[in-house]
Amino acid sequence: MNHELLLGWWDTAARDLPWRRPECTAWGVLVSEIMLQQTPVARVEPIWHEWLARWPVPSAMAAASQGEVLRMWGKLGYPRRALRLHEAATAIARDHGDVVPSDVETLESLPGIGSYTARAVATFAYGQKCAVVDTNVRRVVARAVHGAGDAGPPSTKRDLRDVEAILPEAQDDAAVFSAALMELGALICTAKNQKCADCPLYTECAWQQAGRPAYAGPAKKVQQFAGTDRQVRGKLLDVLRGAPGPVPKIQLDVVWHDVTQREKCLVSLLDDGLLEQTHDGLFALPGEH
DNA sequence: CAAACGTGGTC
DNA sequence: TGACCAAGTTT
Repeated sequence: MNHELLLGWWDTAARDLPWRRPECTAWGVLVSEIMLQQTPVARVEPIWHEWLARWPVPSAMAAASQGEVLRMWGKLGYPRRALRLHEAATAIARDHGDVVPSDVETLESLPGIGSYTARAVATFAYGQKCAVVDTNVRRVVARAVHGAGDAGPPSTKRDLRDVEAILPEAQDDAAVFSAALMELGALICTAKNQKCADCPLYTECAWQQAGRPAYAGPAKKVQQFAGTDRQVRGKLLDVLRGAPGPVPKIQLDVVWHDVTQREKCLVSLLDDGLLEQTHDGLFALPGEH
């Protein structure tokens, strides 16, 4: 891997995202990483600004109610992420002096922080040298290194070893390298309509040299959405986000025709702590009654 | 390891 | 128009 090509490209092509700015705190980086899990940059950016303005440090967010956090999360999707981030903020404020931990192991012990996010925070917030593996990186490595059309099914240990093998020696370069690899996957080496003509790795890309063969691995599963519990849960929660306070059950009943599925989803939301029932039998966002 | 978990944009 | 995609984590 020619690091210079990639780092040079980063200098001219990287997007100016707020969580990449030097004044951004580790907390800002952590918030961005959680929001960006399965959610596009364009939808994250405005919400991220609102969050950092309102909760500039973990303890500030820890002091907010869960319901308030869920409202601020809006329609970013997968709202359990918001609840887990609130838990993580609470733990950071209580157990870590309001400072986001810098080591991967401690980060991974926090709710909602898995292997990717822990490494991303250690790398982008603290400049540590460690491999960061996300879907973009897996795709770039699959093509540029292995000459495959796309990454196969994830294999945590193998993926990690692959990326560690191409990480620059110098710690100063490692963080930028990881960011650049991700950025390349996001802007150039995309899943479809990849822009190979603009790729800094064009001349050394194994996929290019192999004649860009089609992906040969097992078909990826497509996530259904219409008619799933996910859709119903989303509709139920949306009622509460749109209401100023607790609502009677009838307001939830109208969002979905299938009683059985609706009730099941209502229970699951209560189980997940995304919803609560008041003493009067009304439904509310957690902590808002 | 597969499946569950939101939402909206794109081609 | 509907399938596919978007900086994953948890169970």
